[in-house]
Amino acid sequence: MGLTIKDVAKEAGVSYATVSRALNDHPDVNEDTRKRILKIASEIGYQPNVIARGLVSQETKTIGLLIPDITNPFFPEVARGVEEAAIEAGYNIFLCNTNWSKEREEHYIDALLQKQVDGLIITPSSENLDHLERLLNSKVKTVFVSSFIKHPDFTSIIVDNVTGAQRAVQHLIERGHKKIGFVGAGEDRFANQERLKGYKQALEANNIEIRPKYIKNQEGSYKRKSGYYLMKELLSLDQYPTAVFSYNDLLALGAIQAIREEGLSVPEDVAVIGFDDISFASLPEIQLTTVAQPKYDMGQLALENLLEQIKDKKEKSISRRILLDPKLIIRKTS
Amino acid sequence: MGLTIKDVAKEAGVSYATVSRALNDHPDVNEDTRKRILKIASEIGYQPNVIARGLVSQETKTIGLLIPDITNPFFPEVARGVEEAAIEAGYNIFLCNTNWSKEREEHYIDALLQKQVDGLIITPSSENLDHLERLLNSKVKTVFVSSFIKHPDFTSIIVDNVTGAQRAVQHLIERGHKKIGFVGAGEDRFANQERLKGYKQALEANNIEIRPKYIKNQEGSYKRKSGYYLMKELLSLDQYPTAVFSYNDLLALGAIQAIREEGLSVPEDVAVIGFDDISFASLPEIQLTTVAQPKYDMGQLALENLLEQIKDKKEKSISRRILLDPKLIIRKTS
DNA sequence: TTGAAAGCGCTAACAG
DNA sequence: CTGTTAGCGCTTTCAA
Repeated sequence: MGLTIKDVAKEAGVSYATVSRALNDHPDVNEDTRKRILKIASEIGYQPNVIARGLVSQETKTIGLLIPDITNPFFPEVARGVEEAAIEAGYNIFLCNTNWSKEREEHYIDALLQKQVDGLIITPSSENLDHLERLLNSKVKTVFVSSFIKHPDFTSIIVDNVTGAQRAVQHLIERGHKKIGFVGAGEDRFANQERLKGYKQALEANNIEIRPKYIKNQEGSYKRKSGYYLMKELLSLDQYPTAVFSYNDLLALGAIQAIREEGLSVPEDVAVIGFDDISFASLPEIQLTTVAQPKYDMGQLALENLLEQIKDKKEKSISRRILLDPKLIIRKTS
Repeated sequence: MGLTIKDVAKEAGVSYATVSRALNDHPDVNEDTRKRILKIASEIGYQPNVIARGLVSQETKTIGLLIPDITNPFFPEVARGVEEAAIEAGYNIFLCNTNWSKEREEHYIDALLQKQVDGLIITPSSENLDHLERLLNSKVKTVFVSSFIKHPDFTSIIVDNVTGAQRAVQHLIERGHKKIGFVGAGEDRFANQERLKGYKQALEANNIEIRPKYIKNQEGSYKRKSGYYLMKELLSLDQYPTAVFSYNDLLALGAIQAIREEGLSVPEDVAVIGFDDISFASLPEIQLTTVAQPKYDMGQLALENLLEQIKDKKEKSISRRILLDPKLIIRKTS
């Protein structure tokens, strides 16, 4: 295809090994020849073939980012964080939407391993990691984002879901609410369990009875629609809740729609709190009260941590659990 | 690192060329040995090293996607379109946010060329392509999305911006508006020019005077804030417009905010139309009238077209301009 | 300080 | 049908 190191060598009248040294700032190469080589290389427009280099050095300066769906406004910000940190370190990232599907996840992991990525950042679609055995067996460094894995070899970057939920519910209680619902996502999902735990703890701490009827979960759906339907169910109860804490902002938006459709108003009749603080939660028309996750930082930390592991050539890295602090942002829906 | 073709060969008691053949479904290899090799390969957990393969075959099954900012809700959908088409064809994509910066764009192009991507899909940050000479000189197949390039060697996937704008403005006129403003983005941006052209054509077709005062552009900003400020300027005019057509939905949202802050209401006092139909334009709280772009399809088409070019090993491909039809979606802001 | 040569993992002639 | 060998573009010993 393009020009190779040999073309530069021929032009410069040196062996191609010398060119390689010059290009890689190798110490023992005459300063003059280095300069000459560099000059020639740029003149003829030589660009190194990183693929070939990677074959030798056994690293590709490439990492894979597996997320469920970049269309969900939570993920673009995480991706930005990952990318900014990556560009600084000279890495490129493969974007892989797993579509909340195990098959896709598996497919991508195989593809990325075959492409010799130096590491992986993943938000798995499920807590169950059986389908990822190939990854777990390989020695490819991996960090989990927004999901905690019991596996001893991997580190996770997560927000303190329990605390976040507690703060949200505590706030609702301070506003005088006693009948507080939970609009959740998949029960098997770690974050959902944690947020539910925080919800319960806040109620208990205030001696408010936990009513199972007020807790709704919709398997594997994180979209507005399910918030809508779950809220409809809640509203059909004799004594419907006067406030709900929901798993994420999208669900919260769906809940709000359901509430308004019933002729009720937010927050007067029913208060709503979300989780994530996606960009449009702050729109004047929305003004959603929510628990903010430091999305960008999570991405950045994930990459930095991954890089650390990659540099530490050790076989196994120490599992870490990096807990970030969530922040309650009070707006107009509570 | 991992297992190689040689490990499989040793285990199977054949030469490693035979293994290569078996793995690549080469016709002349005994059916029994193939089966045996495949079995052994999977048993010992062999995964091919695609990097090495690429060195030989001169293709990496990898393409680069350069977009300004995945955080802007227009792009995730395009990216999904690209990715779905890519996964089907066995390609992986490098996500690169250029941050609307020429330097980043240049940086990424170099990095991707060095990583030997088979092709590039790009939404350039500017119509001026001087900084991309390295790309234009290389023979790497490229398709432009959402931006039209005069260069004869490249194909572009774009929505018919002129028609889209005409439809929007025509709709406003039919609603009885005569004083219609334009809230634009960078004047040097192709899409902005086209949408402005459509705006003017619609006014002319209806014998409505084009007033330069009603046309506002904010260099290089596509965010809510600039829509807000531009609208404020428009509202400070003696005879402010009773309707505005804005470059995109984000700008439109900012405009709406400005209008409401002045104590005016939408659409009664001032109607607003956006462009793109980003996901939250349809939220019940927003209900933005807008010109929808087939974002997902654009991404998909871009990749399919790129693949075609890659397959046609020809040096230069015929430049094509694929024009998609925009759709006016009338909601509550007009 | 430089060159020659081996080899990273794989594919593709070329023989046999 | 299978093995041998060269070579993709590069880095890295080992000698000189």
